[in-house]
Amino acid sequence: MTTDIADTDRVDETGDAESGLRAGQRRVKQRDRTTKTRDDILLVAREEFAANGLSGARVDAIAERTRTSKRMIYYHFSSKEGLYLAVLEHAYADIRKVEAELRLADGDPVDAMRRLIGFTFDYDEANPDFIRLVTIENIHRASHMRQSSSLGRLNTSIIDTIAAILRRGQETGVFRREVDPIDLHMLISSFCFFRISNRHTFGHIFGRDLGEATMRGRHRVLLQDAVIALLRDPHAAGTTAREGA
Amino acid sequence: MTTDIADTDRVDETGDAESGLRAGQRRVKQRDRTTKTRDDILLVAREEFAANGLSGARVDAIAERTRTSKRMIYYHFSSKEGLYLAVLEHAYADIRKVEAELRLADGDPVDAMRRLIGFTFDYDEANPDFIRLVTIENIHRASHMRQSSSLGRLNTSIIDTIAAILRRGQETGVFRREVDPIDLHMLISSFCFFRISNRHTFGHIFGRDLGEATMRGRHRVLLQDAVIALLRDPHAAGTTAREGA
DNA sequence: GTAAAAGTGTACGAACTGGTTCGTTAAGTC
DNA sequence: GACTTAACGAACCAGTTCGTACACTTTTAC
Repeated sequence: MTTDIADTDRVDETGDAESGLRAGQRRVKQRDRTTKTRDDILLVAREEFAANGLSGARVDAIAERTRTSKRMIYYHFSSKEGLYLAVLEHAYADIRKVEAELRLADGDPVDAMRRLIGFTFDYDEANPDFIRLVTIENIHRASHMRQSSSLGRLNTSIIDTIAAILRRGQETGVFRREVDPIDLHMLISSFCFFRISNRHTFGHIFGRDLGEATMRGRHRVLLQDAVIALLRDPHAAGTTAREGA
Repeated sequence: MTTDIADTDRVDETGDAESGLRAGQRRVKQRDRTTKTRDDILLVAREEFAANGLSGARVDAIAERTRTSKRMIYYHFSSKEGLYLAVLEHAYADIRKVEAELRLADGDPVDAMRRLIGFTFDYDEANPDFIRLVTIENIHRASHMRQSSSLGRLNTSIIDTIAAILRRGQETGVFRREVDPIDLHMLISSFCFFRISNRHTFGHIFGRDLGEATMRGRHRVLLQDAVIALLRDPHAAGTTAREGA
């Protein structure tokens, strides 16, 4: 069920030398058309799944909004779950690509860390559908994700970036605290993610519109400051006070 | 559709003086039985909804695991959504109750803040079903919550607690930074919530079992330290570095 | 040119699911 | 004891949903 995604630009791989150029061109054209059909379905499906969840999504509804028919969905993706998985893989492939393009190797470590946090914050803000898909997959205990080969654990580029910044900060002496990079990534992600994922309940209960621009800016800085303060903190880990509870 | 929850112990309210004692006792007994039936359904329903979401949950499945029948579900809760809403109200009522019981008025502000964070952390850890329900309600854009009168915005007891601790810390001089209490609550909640809600995807991608005890302890302290560091931070808000991105 | 393979549309069906109908039992009231 | 009302059970119904059978066209391969 591993669907090859995001290979729109990869034009040729099966040796075309044997056949004539014309045939090759035609083949490419056909392939492009197929890819377009698939991408079209994928795009609509992402919206539908993000909006309604796996069981809430309707295959007929997806088909209707597509330029093709339900038959094609099953032709290309075999089943509703197959389609869902393809959507999920697609979404993760995107964020991985963007994360890998982050270039924060040089410059002030504090500044680099702020930028990294800002990036995560902005990405989540700009991609609520991704947030929802991840949320939905968690409802299903990541069971589909586990079935996927493309969603293995090759996702560590952002962790490497964080680790590099931390190392540099420690060498410079600005970061006096040692923190596990994955833990830190979680601290950052959780806040960015939560703002989007829990926007509705949190907003309702506390009477706030988390989409508002001023709040967005304030929260962005808040997270940046919190992380930087943590990393700078002269107080050693957890030794400040013994907790009674 | 406002279902009276958590009134198991409230025994009498409709004037019983007119009827005999025996009749009254019998009535109470009957009421108790009804309450038990409702609570039984509610308990099973919470698990089912938490496990499968609103559309994923099956009314028949709930009925089967209950000591009563599907007929009773519709008798007591009118509809699937009615039941779902009752479950949600029940869950929120619980956390509100527990939050209201927090007594952190006196003692060292730093210590109080650590305890408060520890409390939130532990609550989320102990109540994954609550986390899942909130997640699910967010998938639905809090549309059910909005229909509920009992889920209005009277939920601020924890915010008051946070505000009180902050004030005291500022008076003492340990907290040099002014932070909006709701923002701070969000910062704390997000991390605690994320650890549970995104346990599966995050765990899979980074190859970590977030349920592990050592990690739990480490994360608990990490969050506490981060918040304290933020509040202590001598650097003024967001003035540390101008961000290019 | 022709055979195989890939792609596509329509219509349909089997299974499921939320919700109801009808009838029964038990409890409370006079 | 007659009557009213709440609590309950089993079977059932109508609408929906995923998935497919069948028939057809287009593309590719040689």
